[in-house]
Amino acid sequence: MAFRSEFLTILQERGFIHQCSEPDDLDALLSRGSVTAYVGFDCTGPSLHVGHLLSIMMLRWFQRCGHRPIALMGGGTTRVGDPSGRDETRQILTPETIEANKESIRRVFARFLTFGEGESDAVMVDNAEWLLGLNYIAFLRDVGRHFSVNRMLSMDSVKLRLEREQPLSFLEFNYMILQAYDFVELHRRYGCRLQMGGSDQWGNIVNGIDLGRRMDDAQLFALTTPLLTTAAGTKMGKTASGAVWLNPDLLSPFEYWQFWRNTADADVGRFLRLFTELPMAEIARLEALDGQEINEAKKVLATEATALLHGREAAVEAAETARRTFEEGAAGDALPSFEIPASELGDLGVLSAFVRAGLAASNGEVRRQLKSGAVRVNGDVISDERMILGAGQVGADGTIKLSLGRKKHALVRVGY
RNA sequence: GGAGGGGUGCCCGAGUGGUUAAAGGGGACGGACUGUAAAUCCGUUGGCUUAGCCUACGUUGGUUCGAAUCCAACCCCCUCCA
Repeated sequence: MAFRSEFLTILQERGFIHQCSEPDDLDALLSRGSVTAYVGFDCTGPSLHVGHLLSIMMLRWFQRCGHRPIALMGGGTTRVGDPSGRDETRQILTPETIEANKESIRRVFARFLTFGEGESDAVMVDNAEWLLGLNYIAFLRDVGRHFSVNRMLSMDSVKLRLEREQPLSFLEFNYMILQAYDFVELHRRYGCRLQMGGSDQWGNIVNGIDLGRRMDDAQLFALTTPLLTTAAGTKMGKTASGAVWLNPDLLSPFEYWQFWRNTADADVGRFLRLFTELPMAEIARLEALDGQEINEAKKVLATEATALLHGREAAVEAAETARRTFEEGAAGDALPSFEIPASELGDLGVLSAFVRAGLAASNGEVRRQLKSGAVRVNGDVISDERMILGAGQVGADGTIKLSLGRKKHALVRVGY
């Protein structure tokens, strides 16, 4: 369908929309003037990851279209744990961990949104604010009576667990009620009309819409993004070392750049639309590149996506490091590295060097990789696991380059 | 509270006294081929000071020359009953 509002038009042409409740009404609302919308982020980890990026990009577009985005931190709901899409009970996190995660997560939003007091300035709130102080009986009477257990049992998040005979605690069972209540609370406090999120949040969001109608006679809206999978059908967002974190202390800009650079051919166009702000015409040109030429498009994707998160300068540096490392066979400054004092030269074995560089988890792993010819120092394949790194290996720039396989590289920096 | 079923390596899952660091599959990693892609083929997949040693099949004890496999207690999960 064709939308009139700028926001929905952009989201649609870029492929953000999976499901949308009452799209005509929402379109009309968005065309009429400034609207407030929110996305909730749970504080289950020390950083958000690429899986959250779709939602963050939506908030960014929302703001760019003149609306007011709310980033809701789940300081309260994380204490309960969202069972959506999970086969197993979430580990119960301590309030201290949740607080620490929240502080660590919130910084990333400043990269994507403009916060402040103005009309379309972004707002960050924490649902701990209204959830922690709830009175149980009062809440049950005011909110709980609007929920039918019969219907709750039919929600995917619950049904999935029951069908697979996996445990679902009463604690988790309450999650959807709390999230529904969040929506109502944000409507009351900020006039928030729209909640966005991943497709797994559809049920939770719709519960909020129903609750809003029942409690406040309000018309609220839901909009979800598709679940991101790679062309190969796997869930997106893994690197060799784990999740693709957004926080730079967990994943360096270079590694982030590399993640995007390694996108499968078939995903390039889709990712350019979702994760960059390049004009559609430019994207169309890039994704039409054939064969080997599509690597140019991947570099653009990597640099643009990295620039959004880490800034243009870090993105360009990452691109340059990749160019030097992969196209010249040399090494770039932004490679992962660790430092040793010069006195340690002649003492450091290959095995432990690779472990310290984070290229392998254990000496045993390096040994195995060594046998398959994957271990190289300064580009030369190593076959002796007893090899010691000495002054002879240190290049003119005071570094030794370690490589595991074709793609993983790190530097040992020798201090003096 | 009662009855029955179950808890194995990153995940799924076989194994019911010894040749089991534990079949098979998935995933992951590496190699070949390439374009830092996909597909395909091959290999690897507990740790260490590696001809050896240590740790591991929910937990703790026990039987035994020897246990993931037998026994006891405990913890957790599922199903049905009350």
